[in-house]
Amino acid sequence: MAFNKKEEFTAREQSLAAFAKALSHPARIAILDVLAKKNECICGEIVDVLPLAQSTVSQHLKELLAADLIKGAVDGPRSCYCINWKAFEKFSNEFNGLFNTLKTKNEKACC
Amino acid sequence: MAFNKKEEFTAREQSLAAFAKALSHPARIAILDVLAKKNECICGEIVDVLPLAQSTVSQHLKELLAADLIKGAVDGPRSCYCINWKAFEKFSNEFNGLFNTLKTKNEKACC
DNA sequence: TAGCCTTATCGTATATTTGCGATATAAGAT
DNA sequence: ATCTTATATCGCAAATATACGATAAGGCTA
Repeated sequence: MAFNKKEEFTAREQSLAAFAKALSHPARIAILDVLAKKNECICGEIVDVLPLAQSTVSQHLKELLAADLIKGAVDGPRSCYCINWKAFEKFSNEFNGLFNTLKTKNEKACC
Repeated sequence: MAFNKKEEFTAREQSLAAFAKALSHPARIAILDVLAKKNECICGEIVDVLPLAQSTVSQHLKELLAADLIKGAVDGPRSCYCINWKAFEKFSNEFNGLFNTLKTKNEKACC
């Protein structure tokens, strides 16, 4: 790609796409599952559960952080993560909005 | 990546991630919007609306097809696309399931 | 202080995605 | 038959993403 065209789309389109992108890898889905299951923040327990190296998991966590889907805090020698519920709810509502718009608009498929 | 590790995750994780991936580009969100807005199948009208070359749009359409989110049919000299409502609903429900699981499980954020 | 544990970051290799122009393909129009 | 129009595909370039090992950084523990 000669240049990145993503900026030429609307803010809403970019925002939805960014959220989807954060969820677009099974490892990141799995991480969110783990964080939801354990009712407290976790750190390297995630590494034990996933079939990935520690550095790779760290990178996935970084991406989820960047997408604002999780929050992180340093707890002594280890790091503690949890789901950013507020941001997550905002995003999931936005997503449901997309789904509903698409669904209610056109129920009679044409092809 | 020395090798692709995606297969080592559960089918559900892979399925959700694949759906998210299909939605992870603003152009593909925009395409779905266009298809929903027009109450009939469209083809190159999408090219007129998007800030991308024809060949690039064709590629995005191909990916949406591969993800089963849209259906395509040849209509004389042109192609006709529309949203695959059945598959879309299945996916969006699956996604809502994920959201709800994550949301109801843990409302008290820890960090 | 020295060693240990946990996590983040760096460097690197490879795979995938994004994007475009050029070219093929296929059907209708002249 | 040829031309036009609409799409798909090919080939290529550049950007991102994925993954890992090695290393750094930061805080306990002895």
